[in-house]
Amino acid sequence: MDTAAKYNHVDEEAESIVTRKEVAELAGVSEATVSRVMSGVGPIKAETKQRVLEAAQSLNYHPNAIAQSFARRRSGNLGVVLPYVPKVHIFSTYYFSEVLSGIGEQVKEMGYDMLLMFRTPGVESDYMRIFRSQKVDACIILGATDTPGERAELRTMAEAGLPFGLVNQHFSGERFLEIDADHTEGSYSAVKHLIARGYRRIAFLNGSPQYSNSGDRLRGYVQAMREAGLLPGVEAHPADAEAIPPHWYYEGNYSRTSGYKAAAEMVRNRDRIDAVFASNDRMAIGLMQGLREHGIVPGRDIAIVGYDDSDAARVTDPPLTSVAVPFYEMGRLAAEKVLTRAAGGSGADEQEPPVSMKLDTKLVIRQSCER
Amino acid sequence: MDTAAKYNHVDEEAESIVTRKEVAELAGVSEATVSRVMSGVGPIKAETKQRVLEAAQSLNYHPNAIAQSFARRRSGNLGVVLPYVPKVHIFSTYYFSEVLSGIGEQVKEMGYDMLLMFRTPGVESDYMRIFRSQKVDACIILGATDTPGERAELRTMAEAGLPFGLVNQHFSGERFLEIDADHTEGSYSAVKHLIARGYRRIAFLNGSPQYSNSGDRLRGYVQAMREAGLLPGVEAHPADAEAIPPHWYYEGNYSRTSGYKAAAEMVRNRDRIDAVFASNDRMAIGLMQGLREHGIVPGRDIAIVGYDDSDAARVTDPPLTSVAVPFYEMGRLAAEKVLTRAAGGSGADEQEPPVSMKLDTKLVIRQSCER
DNA sequence: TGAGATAATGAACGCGCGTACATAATGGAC
DNA sequence: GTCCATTATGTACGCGCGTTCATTATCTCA
Repeated sequence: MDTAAKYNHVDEEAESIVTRKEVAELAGVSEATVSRVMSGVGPIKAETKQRVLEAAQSLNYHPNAIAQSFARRRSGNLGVVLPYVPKVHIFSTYYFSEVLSGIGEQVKEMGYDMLLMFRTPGVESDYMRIFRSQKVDACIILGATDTPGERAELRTMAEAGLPFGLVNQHFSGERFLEIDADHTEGSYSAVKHLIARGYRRIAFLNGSPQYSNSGDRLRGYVQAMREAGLLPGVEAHPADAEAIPPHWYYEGNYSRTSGYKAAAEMVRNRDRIDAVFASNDRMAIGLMQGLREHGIVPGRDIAIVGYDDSDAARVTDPPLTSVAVPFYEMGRLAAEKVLTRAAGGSGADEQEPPVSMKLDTKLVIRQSCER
Repeated sequence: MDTAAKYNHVDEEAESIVTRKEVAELAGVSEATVSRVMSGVGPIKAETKQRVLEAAQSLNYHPNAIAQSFARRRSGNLGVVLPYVPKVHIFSTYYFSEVLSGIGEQVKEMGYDMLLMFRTPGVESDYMRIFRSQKVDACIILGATDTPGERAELRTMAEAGLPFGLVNQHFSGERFLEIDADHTEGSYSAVKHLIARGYRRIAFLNGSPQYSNSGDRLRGYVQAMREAGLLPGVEAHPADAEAIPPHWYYEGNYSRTSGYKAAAEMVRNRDRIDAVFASNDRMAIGLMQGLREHGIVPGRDIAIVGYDDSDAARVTDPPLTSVAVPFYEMGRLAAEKVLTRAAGGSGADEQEPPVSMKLDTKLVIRQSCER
């Protein structure tokens, strides 16, 4: 006997969970019929349907989503794995918020919900558990890094045919579902623009190297500089990184603070720099603030180009030339691909292999490099 | 017979779902014992525990989260209801992204996941369904508006004792769990500051009136103006809104565009305005752009104060004086309160009534109102 | 050594739903 | 009116787990 049911009957009245059984009784049909009416499956006499719907309404019946998920072995959730970055308000970064907006849009359109999961810092094998636990039907991983551990784990998942996708990064040599942007091309065009504007002594402020797009941007920068004869050719220094003299290469972690700090270093090489290409707008903005404090006025004394074309680029002083990345669209696309894949059967066979896409970027010219 | 199982046996090897039954067999114990080991319930002999864990590991067993939720009738999810604003990249707005960051932090700490749910535009009775469907144990509602329909629905939920909370808004006369900021005080101090700086002809650019905080800010503005004798006293015009002459009152919808448009209107009353208090930074920024295009330089020709102290306020030209709101903390607090409430039993009885809190804001002075 | 207490395990059931299969009602052709 | 093909509904089971209750192994203290 359920004693809780006895003594809590006040609650029972207020919010007791109505099940299809009660609806069936009230409507004078079987539970199966209620089920069919609610999910619109199979042929139902119009009058029966009507009775059931009325009964459901009058009892305020709503199918238990968990039980449904359980029975049909589909959660109806798209998992989005976010890196756990304590202290950083992750949604407030342009990249994440745009990607999430795109995912959110697509997810809603396809009738799913969006389950956000923050990675646990120390734990390595996190991804597989997400699928094994069945809380999501598919998942999108943001901010994965290219470490041996993560790479191995992703590969395991790919081999198991699990529907997952990566946004804004790619793992060379793997066949993952990746929606990336062409950051090499984007960086190339940014640096080309500076060169076309007459700048020659162009420094590069890159972000954390564990992200694939940092490497991409490095490649674009070096390529443009080499083509202009501003860096030694491939023969001399095959490796891109080594081709850059230290007074032109700086590294931050994509935070504004790191850009601010880079300014102090650049000041020491002031006479060898007349332009900077920064790997994202936040660093560019920090850099501009830092330079200004050293009496170097961005746009006048030094040209700056950012990356991402975030909202902030529009309101800085001077407005920041930047490279627009279709993050929103990338999120949308990733969600679509991965959910389609999830719906198309769990097996890896007779599935087309996951595609890897690279969307175009676009240079947006403003006043930060117009002297 | 399951033909799929026959022909997909490659997948079956790779990702067949391992259940506790198989673990039990391998470990030579009952399913109940496996269950107890996995969830750490009840006394277990160390050796047995060891055997079970090894078996689980070797089979790569992970309890099915959906089944767990189903059995223990708890989803482990905190629902976050977002307004559906097509075209607007909702995560990219400072308010939402900060609140979400705060919720995310707390949710992780308390071992929950975060289920994002976008409201369906036309549908009214959305909230109740969320609970009835059992997909979430508690929920936080963002961007609710004070319409009769929503108010009624929220009241129904409150009466049912459902654990939900509102962030950054309050419904006067109701006893909901609300985590708000003191926007009246924040606005009051912003306008006071302008007055202290010597400005007298202070216009107010408010946001959409269906949000409670729009009303709050209106109140703060009027109060400060009245105290300085810049608006007629309460005797003359009891209602706050009516006390303001039209050339001082403008209304946008919190978007940058609406701020930009307001600039055009203000220009017509140019000679009667020397400062503007805007209800958020986005509008303030749009306003600044618009004014500039009319040859009015913000900070020099006209003083501007924004609201939210978003990242953008730091990088505008001139940097924007603004009112800082602890959105992150509000999100964290709301999640904590609502989850605690959810864990404390489902009944409405013997629960302390939901609290309504108002956190402090803080004026951050920059150069946009220092002539 | 034995009895009672306690620790450890197993057996069995139900959570609410989807659905395969069995069955009953209905319709149409003759 | 009969027979078969649909259509409409009911019956029964299982999804994987938590959990209660019954049972058995182990320990404690006399």
